[in-house]
Amino acid sequence: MKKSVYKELVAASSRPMVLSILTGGENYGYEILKQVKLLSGGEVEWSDGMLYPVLHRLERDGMITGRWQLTEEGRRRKYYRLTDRGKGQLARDRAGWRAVHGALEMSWGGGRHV
Amino acid sequence: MKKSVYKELVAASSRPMVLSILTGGENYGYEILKQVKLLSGGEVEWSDGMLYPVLHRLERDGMITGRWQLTEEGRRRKYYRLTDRGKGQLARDRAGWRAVHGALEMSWGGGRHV
DNA sequence: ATCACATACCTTACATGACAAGGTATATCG
DNA sequence: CGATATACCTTGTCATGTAAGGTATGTGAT
Repeated sequence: MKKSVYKELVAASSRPMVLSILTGGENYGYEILKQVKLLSGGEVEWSDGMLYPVLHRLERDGMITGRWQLTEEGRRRKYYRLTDRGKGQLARDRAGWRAVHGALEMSWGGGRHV
Repeated sequence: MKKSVYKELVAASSRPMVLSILTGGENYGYEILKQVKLLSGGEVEWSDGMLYPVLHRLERDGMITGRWQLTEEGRRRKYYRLTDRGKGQLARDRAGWRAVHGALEMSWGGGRHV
């Protein structure tokens, strides 16, 4: 198992990551979990018990909208789409992330690269 | 006021940031607060009510050690120093951060730079 | 003297959010 | 028929930032 990513890091990245993935078009929970693993080269693995509440909060707050869809195989999926509000949130999250990332790189790079 | 950095981001960055700042030598809380602001170009500002508990936890967990010191002006300061354990934690935190950062850049860069 | 401000530390009540663990249900493959 | 993958959900527990409060000293202005 991996486990290099501590939970605070998951909490900090979940919203921007989900919103960002949805800029690529409609998507659903189970697939998002696999996307995250893919995007990180297998280094980041989310639990579903963490993702679904995230999706519900984002929908509650108007960042995304969901619709149920039945596949041909008979499975139900809830597809989510990014809203304009969600796009704004993503931009703010990205700015915040980069501010902190820059400070961190500064601190552990000693002012230069590492 | 700033407020571009949401609290989950603060939670994710506080430990690596503090440990990293302490690689530059002994330091104390109030000064660390100013360091963080400096390193981020003024974009990140921590509250002292958040930092002091972080320092206490890090000391409790053996990541840092503290000692009280009186300045010539008559102020008391608690100086902290990084331990070997803390160095190991910093290395793991940095690895985790970079894994997540890489995934985020991938997701919002669309596979390329931005 | 007194007031404001910076320095320097600390704590508590509250809300939030991941984790672990449990659950439901269907399709596929051996 | 059992195991695995797909696909969703919820609850109890613990950790952590925020807001707000506190104590105390030194300095500079009025």
